[in-house]
Amino acid sequence: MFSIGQLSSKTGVKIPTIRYYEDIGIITNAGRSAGNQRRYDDAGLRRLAFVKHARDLGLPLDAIRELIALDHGADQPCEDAHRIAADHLQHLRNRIARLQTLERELTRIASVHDSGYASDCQVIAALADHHLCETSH
Amino acid sequence: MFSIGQLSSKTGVKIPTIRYYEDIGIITNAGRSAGNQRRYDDAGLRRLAFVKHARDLGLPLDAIRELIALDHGADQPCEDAHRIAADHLQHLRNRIARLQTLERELTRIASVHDSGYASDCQVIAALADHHLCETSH
DNA sequence: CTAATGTCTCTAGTGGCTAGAGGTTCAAGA
DNA sequence: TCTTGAACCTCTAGCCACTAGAGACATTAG
Repeated sequence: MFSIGQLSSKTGVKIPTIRYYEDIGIITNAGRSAGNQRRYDDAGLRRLAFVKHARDLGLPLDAIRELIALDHGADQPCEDAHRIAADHLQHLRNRIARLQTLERELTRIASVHDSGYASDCQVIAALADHHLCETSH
Repeated sequence: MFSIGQLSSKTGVKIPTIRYYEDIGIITNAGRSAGNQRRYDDAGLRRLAFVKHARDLGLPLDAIRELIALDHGADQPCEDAHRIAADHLQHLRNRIARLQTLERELTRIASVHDSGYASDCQVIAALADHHLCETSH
């Protein structure tokens, strides 16, 4: 049995975040000490570690909730888990692609400055005017 | 002179968002009709278009606020604007790199399913256990 | 037993909007 | 001129995933 602080340092999840997860039902309500402080065991640790890892991978809490529910008895847990992971992967790839477009655009905008223009601020002008963009976004 | 709805369709910024921008001082308070409805001119349009474009590029509103202030009289507006753009570009590149790490990891996790394992759910196991990861994140 | 540290609950704030309620104004057609 | 219906107004509350802070109580090392 360990305290919330110990759980926090074992998992790397901050204390207020652990309490928040309990509030919204992502982790189960912890047992309490005689003085009303939360006490955790290995099962609590494993569950929080699962949540942490999934969050680090960028999964939203709702998806994590689903995965936890699957783990506790669904017909095709693995099918569904795979679907959730694949969905998230798709989101991730879209986001990366979009960010790369912006990166190219912003690189171009930022480089105007270095290329010797002096009169007006080309950086601000480029930010102001979408028509100066080479790609759509 | 045009209404908020017209401004919205010209710029692609939704009406509640325009009002929100006015609230927080990103755009200046609009003039009003006799019946208290907002009325805009070309200057208002240009300013909102600037904000929109910068938001599309992912700049946070605070950075946009700074850029607007620069445009209205700083000593070295272009230097500062360039710094803001370059900072943002750095953020963007970090985020892309991080997302790419996650993408690789998640691809690996999702592919376990396809590779013929059947007994336990390897997808859930991989999500649960950080030690199964090949890279740190 | 004391002092320091840890933990408790509760409220409110973050960014960047979005949704909805309930009321007012505008512009076009009869 | 009147009426209708769309557009507009303000205000409050909600979204996600936390984070910060206040003021009080619990635990633990010495």
